[in-house]
Amino acid sequence: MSLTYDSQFPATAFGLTGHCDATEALSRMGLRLRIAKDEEIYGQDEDADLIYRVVSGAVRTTSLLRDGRRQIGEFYYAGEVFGIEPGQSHRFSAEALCDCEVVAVKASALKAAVGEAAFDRMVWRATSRELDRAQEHVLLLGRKTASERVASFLMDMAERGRAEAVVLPMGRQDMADYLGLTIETVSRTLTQLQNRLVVEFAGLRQFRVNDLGALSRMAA
Amino acid sequence: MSLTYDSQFPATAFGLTGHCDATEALSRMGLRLRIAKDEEIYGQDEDADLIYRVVSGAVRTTSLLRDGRRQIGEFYYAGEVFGIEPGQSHRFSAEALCDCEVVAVKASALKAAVGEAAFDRMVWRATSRELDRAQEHVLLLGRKTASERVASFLMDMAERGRAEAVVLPMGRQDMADYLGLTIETVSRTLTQLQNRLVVEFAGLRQFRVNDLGALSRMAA
DNA sequence: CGTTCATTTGAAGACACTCAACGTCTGTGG
DNA sequence: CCACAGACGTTGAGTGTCTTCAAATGAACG
Repeated sequence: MSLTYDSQFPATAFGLTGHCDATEALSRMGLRLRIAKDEEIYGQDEDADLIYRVVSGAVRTTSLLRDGRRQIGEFYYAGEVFGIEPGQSHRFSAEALCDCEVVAVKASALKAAVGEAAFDRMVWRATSRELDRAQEHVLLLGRKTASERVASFLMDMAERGRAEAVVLPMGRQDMADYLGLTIETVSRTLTQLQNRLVVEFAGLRQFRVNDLGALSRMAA
Repeated sequence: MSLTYDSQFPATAFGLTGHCDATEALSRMGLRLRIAKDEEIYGQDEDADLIYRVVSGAVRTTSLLRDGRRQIGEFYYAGEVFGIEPGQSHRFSAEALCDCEVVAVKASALKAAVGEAAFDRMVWRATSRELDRAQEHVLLLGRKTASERVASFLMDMAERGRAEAVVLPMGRQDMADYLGLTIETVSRTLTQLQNRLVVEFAGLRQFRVNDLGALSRMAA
């Protein structure tokens, strides 16, 4: 039996269910979809009439420059809501980071079901977190060095689960596109962190933090 | 008579007033404050009980790393609302970009005055724009080169006013801290853009776009 | 009209990127 | 179960872009 991403972060962990009536209703009412790794959930500029929630696995939102350069906006993990947009259409596209399950429901249907107040609360919560993360991301991309970015990222991942070993649901390329680096720089930085005994990898996608203080200090 | 930032972008331009009852009420009810250049309006981690609107001049929000590296989150111009936070406290600090006037009102007072619905609408509008900009900012910082960043920035500024000449309310250091670059790189890039006749500066803070197509293409 | 601050320019260096080769993991079919 | 293929990740060498440090120039203000 191998440790997978899902076994580590079930949707019910972290108290993410039950906080919000509308979120619960979303999971109950929503259509359950199985999405294969790298399959698109919605595209950039498509109409944003559906609201999604990750049941298992993880999702990324991405934005492309005309010449193909890619930036990942955020990762979404089990229990999290995504796809809510302030505007009419999706500003990013969303794809499955690994094989995963999501539930989707029409915004209008959800609103009708739980009432405007509960619906608005959910939208507000989701948007707030979105903004929070985006602003933190701006600081990371604007002013942190490569090692600081990678360290920050590992800290975030480690904080998500209190587990001994943290499992990364994404590959190196996704990390790079999230951190505004190349895959080679990410790889080299991870190697350094291991050599300095700050973290320890068991396989490509599983690591343990050996020196939380050092990692935290490196995150700047 | 010299062209100043304020004469170019009065608060009533762009239809920014009247769109929203609560925004209008904010300006009517709010305490009018005069803020000197570089003076702090609120600090990072302070309680966010006031909501602000720029009357004249411009404002920046900034975030600092422990060692002093600075990232500017956003610039706010005449007519725009700022200081609304999803959480309890301010995630960034806010300072006057130049001598400016703002109005400030207690969130609770504004809510009582205009009703919850109108208040929520305003909060939602402000937060949406905030998120939009932050996501665009992430793409810029994560994947654009120095010239692309500067070109993007000048495009944004040019789009704000249809005026012949665009006036920048901020200095080079603020541009650099917004774009995730150094002041020297910004300066060199601006010089290049002038040499290629894409833009033309008249003084340090006033420019005209000569070749909008080229500028747009450079913005990536 | 000089002082001060902001911006520009120059030269040298560092950090991250590119290109290329090598290693390792995973899944598939023999 | 092993061999193989293909994808993914690591490592190395060289390059380029942006930064750093330093000096000169230019603008703003009393």
